[in-house]
This record gives sequence, structure tokens and C-alpha cells, in this order.
Amino acid sequence: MTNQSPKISRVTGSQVAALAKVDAAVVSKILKEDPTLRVSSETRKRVMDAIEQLGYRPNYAAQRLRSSRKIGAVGLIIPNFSNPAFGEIVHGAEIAALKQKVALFVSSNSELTTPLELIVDLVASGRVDALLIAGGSSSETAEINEYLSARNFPYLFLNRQSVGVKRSLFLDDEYAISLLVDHLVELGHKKIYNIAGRSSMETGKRRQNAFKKAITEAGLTFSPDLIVEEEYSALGGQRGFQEILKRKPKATALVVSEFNMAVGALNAARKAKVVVPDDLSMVAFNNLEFASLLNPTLTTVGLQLQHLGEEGLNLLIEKQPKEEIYQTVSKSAELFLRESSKSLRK
Amino acid sequence: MTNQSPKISRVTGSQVAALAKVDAAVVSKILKEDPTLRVSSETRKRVMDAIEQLGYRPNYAAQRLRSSRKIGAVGLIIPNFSNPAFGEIVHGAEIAALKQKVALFVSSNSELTTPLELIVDLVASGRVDALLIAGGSSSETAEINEYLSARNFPYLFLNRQSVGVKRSLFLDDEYAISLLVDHLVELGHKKIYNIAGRSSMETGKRRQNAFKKAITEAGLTFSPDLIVEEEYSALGGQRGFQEILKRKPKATALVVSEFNMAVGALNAARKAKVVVPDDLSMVAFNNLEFASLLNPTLTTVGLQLQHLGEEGLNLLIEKQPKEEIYQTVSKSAELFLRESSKSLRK
DNA sequence: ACGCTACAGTCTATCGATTGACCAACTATT
DNA sequence: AATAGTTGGTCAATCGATAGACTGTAGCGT
Repeated sequence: MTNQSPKISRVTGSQVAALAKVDAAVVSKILKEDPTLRVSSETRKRVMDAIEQLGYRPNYAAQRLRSSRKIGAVGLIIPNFSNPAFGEIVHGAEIAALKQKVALFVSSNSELTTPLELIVDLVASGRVDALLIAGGSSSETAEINEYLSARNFPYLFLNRQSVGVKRSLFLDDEYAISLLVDHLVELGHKKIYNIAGRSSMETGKRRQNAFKKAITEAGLTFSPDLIVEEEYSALGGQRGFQEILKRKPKATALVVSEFNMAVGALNAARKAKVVVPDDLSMVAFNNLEFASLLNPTLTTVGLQLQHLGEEGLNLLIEKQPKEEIYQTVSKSAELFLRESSKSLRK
Repeated sequence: MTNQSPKISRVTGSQVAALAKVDAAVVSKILKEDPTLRVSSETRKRVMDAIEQLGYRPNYAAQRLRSSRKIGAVGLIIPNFSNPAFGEIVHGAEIAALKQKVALFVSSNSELTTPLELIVDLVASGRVDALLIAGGSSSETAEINEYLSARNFPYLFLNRQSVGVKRSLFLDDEYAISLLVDHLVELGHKKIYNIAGRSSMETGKRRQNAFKKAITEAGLTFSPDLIVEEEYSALGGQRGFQEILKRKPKATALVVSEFNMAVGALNAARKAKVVVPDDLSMVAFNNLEFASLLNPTLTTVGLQLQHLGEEGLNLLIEKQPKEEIYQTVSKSAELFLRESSKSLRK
């Protein structure tokens, strides 16, 4: 288990200093651009050359140990790596991390740990100096929030809300839903239904409200009958679609509040011999790659998940830990028109 | 940018030691189960209680700085987070990391860095003590291999091969393809074609050879005409399918060597009014979630990607850095029967 | 000739955990 | 009684980078 490797050669600052014939402190200060350091341009060049020649990079552990004032490593917690939506968030965060010159530590909570355990471990061992938390249930969110606030630890939830949470960055679900609804309205639709997530889920509730608002603002009459609540999954979408078929007046268009549900709804439509878009237009949340591979291809609204990760990381680093963050990435959605929605013709 | 937080309270070993009225060394040795330490059971209990009470975890940076003999952090490099296949690998690696009590550092190479740059940074700054590398082109693989071998740095490629690479863990693509072919043969098919990846890609070549071998071993006659080479994408699958339609003798079954290609092929079939599976059986590589959401649902062979990540990490930690690793996770595939393949009836 | 400032770095303590060397107090042995 | 061995720890140096205090020299004005 312990591997007595033939020594992995690592270059230290002292080696660089020796080569450039200066003190190790100079090397450090040059790299950190310490304004209090006075150094001649020849010496600076000698040091830079030595760094280059030896391929020196400051040892991360030593750096962290000594100076714990700046944020050096950010942890990003996601529920799993299998969902491409989280992949987008991670990608955005990575880009921001690179620009901010901080290390990004991505972790998912596997079956073996709860998110809180994972976080306690990361925080208490000092492996990360700040946390970005995506996904997770409301109760978990509350627990995590309590632990982190008590310790004055910098954190930010991504698109999550729960009691006591004072730092969260949201996507503009309301705007996204309005894009979908307005699109259908423009196509002449008036009987627009919604397969939505459970209102017990935070995003479920939020998108339901957004649907209601969009319908009303479009000048149509909202009724609770327009919404079918289901779980976020293909199966939920199938069941939801079957329910929609029973409702009256007959739907001419359908907004599906989550991508997998839409795939399920499309399947159910095929089985029920409902032709999309001729008999019914369908539009859905999240512009995943598969939207254009389905049959028919699916009109979707794409949320800027990548932007959420990027902006989240930036906020986390720039704001003071005690400062509240409660923002929405506004207008963070874009419509992708495809075959599944078309003009209503009588 | 520098945030003067109101101090994040971290518990140190000395605090624990003070509370338990012992030297800090004792705390460390108890936690590390140092066999040279002799300690009375009362003292041990006092220390454990203090650790518990204060919620102490050794500071990771300090630990790394002092003792660089054990592998403490493993980096996992993947091309991107959007592909669910990599998600599976990551998940497996996470599980193994947790069991091995090492930290896992997942990074993708964004647009802003090349994989080599990313690796140089991780390695030279001492952020990771070992690397697991998935994906990447052959030339990148070669460069990376050169850099890491020169430094005697422990690494392992996952399902990658290139000149000079001495440490790689492979999946049993050959077995996977044979499962697909044998399945079709059992259903009575004799005209089995293959939409394959480019032979310039390493997995492309490997799977082509596996197809040839499987066909031959099933007692059928192989001919290069049975293989259409295309890029790994839905578009490639579409083009491949169109090409297959032109070939004679007419195909009754089709093996598609990558998942997205299969989705494209299915689309092309629909457009060409070829009914799957009535006119043609189709089977494909990689058992992703979408396989059962397509129409028809797709028979696939699932590779144990999670296992690849898990086993890879274990090997990386257990083997000496100089030791060659050249293994295949044998029989690492499973067949998932769905609607797209059915018995040939004349 | 003396103090003063500017310049160009050097010196040293420190972050927290670890590790091999060391030590005091007992007990057992010859 | 002197020595060896055991028990139960303690001590000090160390990993590499950093921050702030400090030093030595040259040049300048008066």
C-alpha cells in the first residue's frame, strides 16, 4: 500500500533560488507579485529563467498550509456525474476556476456517503476553502446550510432553496417557462397544458408558478386543471401524458417541465397515436443534446447551466463570506425551435 | 479578492492534544495507528473523545506537506463532463477512492487548457500523487505518457493505448462485440453488418477487429464489405446507415459500435422506411439510459465503465509506479435485450 | 563628515502534522 | 545492587512557501 517510489522529483522554491543565486523568499515574492519587494530587473529575469528551466510550480500543500487567507480550492458538490445537466454546471465552474486560478474539486455523493458527511470531511480537513453545492433535497440543503453557516464557511447553493439559506444563485426558470409559453401562444395555441414536477420539489413549485404567470400574462385563463404533477422521469412523463389526454378541453399544446419527462411523454403520445406536432405541439425544459435526436426533434428552452456554474464560482470567490447572496441569473434561457411545435391550424 | 473572513475556525491536532493532556504527536500516532506507539487504553480513550468532541480532522495540506510517501490524492482526467459514459467512470473511481481513503480530483480539459498543461499543473504543484487518465487522442496520450514516465509519476490510462504506454487498463471490447454478434447469430441472422468507428481511432480499430473475429468464430464469412467506417456521432450513424442500405447482400442485422451512432442509424432507418426490428435488427454498444427510451428500444451491450474507474483506481494505488500495468477487465460486458433485435423469419 | 533615504534583497518564524530519536519511571533479571 | 527491558509517552526537526521585520550599501544633501 505504501509505495516506496524511486522518488518523484519535485522542484522546490529553494532549488530555484539556488540556481538564480537569491533567497527563496525572492522567488516566492516575484511569483506572487508582492508590491513590497524591490528587485532589479536582472535578478527578476534570472529568477524567471530558473523557474522556467526547472519547471517550478509552488507546492500546493505548502502554500495552503502557510497562507489560508485567500481561497485556493473550491469544492463543487453534485448529486451524480451521470446527468448531463450537472456536467454543464461543472464545466462552467471549471472555466471560472481556471480564470480565477483556484483549484476545483468536484465530488458527487456516492451511495457510500451522505452529502453532509462528504462536506464535513472536505471542510474539516481543509481540503477546500469554499463550497458550491448543486442539487440535493431540501432537508439536506437545510442541514448543510446549518453546518456551514455555523462555521462561517463560504458557500453558495446553485438553484437551491431551503429554510435559512442565505446564499443561493438561481436560474431564471420563470423566464424560461415564459419563452416556451409565449412561443406556443404565438403559434396560435390557446389550450396549453403543463406536465410539471411535484410541488414538493422546489424547482417543481417554482416552474408551476412560472407557468401560471406566463399563461396569465399571455392573456389566457389559468386553471389548476392545466397542470399535471408528476415525478421528474420518463415514466412520470408517460403517466402525465395519459392524464392530459383525459382532460378537457382538449390540449393543442403541452409544456413539459423537465427533459426526461418529455421523452416519456413523446413515447406515450406515439402509443396513443397522437401525432406530434400535427395533433399536439410539445415543448420542453432543458436543451440537451438528445432533443435533436428524438423523433420528432424537440423544441426546448435551454437554461444556461454552464453560466450558472461559472457565475456561481465567481460570486463565491468575490463576495465576503458573511455577505448574503440571493441572485438570479436573469434571462438565462434560450429557445431552440425544432419539429415538435408548430402553428395551430383549424 | 483577498477575503478577510471573520476567521474560519479549524481544529488542530494541538488543540486536541491540549484537551486530552498529551503531546500532539500522540494524537497523530493514534490516528495513523502507528505500531511503534505505546499508549494506555485510558489515554487512547481520552484522545479519541477529544477528537470526537472537537470534530478534529487532520489538516490535509499539512499532512501532504510532511509525508509524501503514501498516495493521498488521485487525479482523474476526463475529456468532458457531458458524456454520461465518463460519468460512470468517475462514479466508479469515486467509490474506490472513498474505500481507499484517498481524495479524488476530477478534472476535464476545458477549452482553455490542453490535457498536458492540465496534467503538468496538477503534477508539478503536487496537488495529486497519482493520475488516472481517460479519453484523449493518441497523440495526447503519447505526450502525457512521456511527461509522466520521465518523472516516475504513478499513472494509469483507462482504455487508452499509444506508443510507449506501459500502464493502461482496458475494457473487454472484444467480448462485448462478441456478445452482440452471437446474439444476432442465435436469432438466425447471417447477413450482419457493422457501423464502426474510424480505424484511425484506437477503440475504432479494436472494435473492428473484434467484429471480424466474432463473425469468423460464429462460423460466418467475414469480408471488409461488412464494415462501414464512420465517425462516432449521430450524424456518422446516419451516413453509415445510408451506406449499409446500398450494400449487398442485403443486411438483416446491424451492429453499431457506438451509442450515438445507433441513435443516428435509427433515425436514418425511419426516414428510409426500414422498420426496426421487422426489416432489420439493430444492436449497439454502450447501455446508456436512453437505450430504453428510444423507439424502438435498443438492444445494447453494456460495458462496465464504473468498474473500469473503480478497478483502475485500485490498481493505481496498489501497484508500484515502475511496474507495468497492461490489463483488461475481462468479460466486462453484459447484454441488454430490447425491442430492436428479433428473430429472423423467412 | 554625518545623517537620511532608497535600493536590493536576506533572515526567520510560522502554518499543522508527522517521525525518528529520546527519556523517565517501573519492573524484572542476574 | 546494578543492569536490562518495558511501559507510556515527550521532543525536536522537518516538509515548502510565505510575510514581515531587518540589514548592508550607495548616493545625496547640508
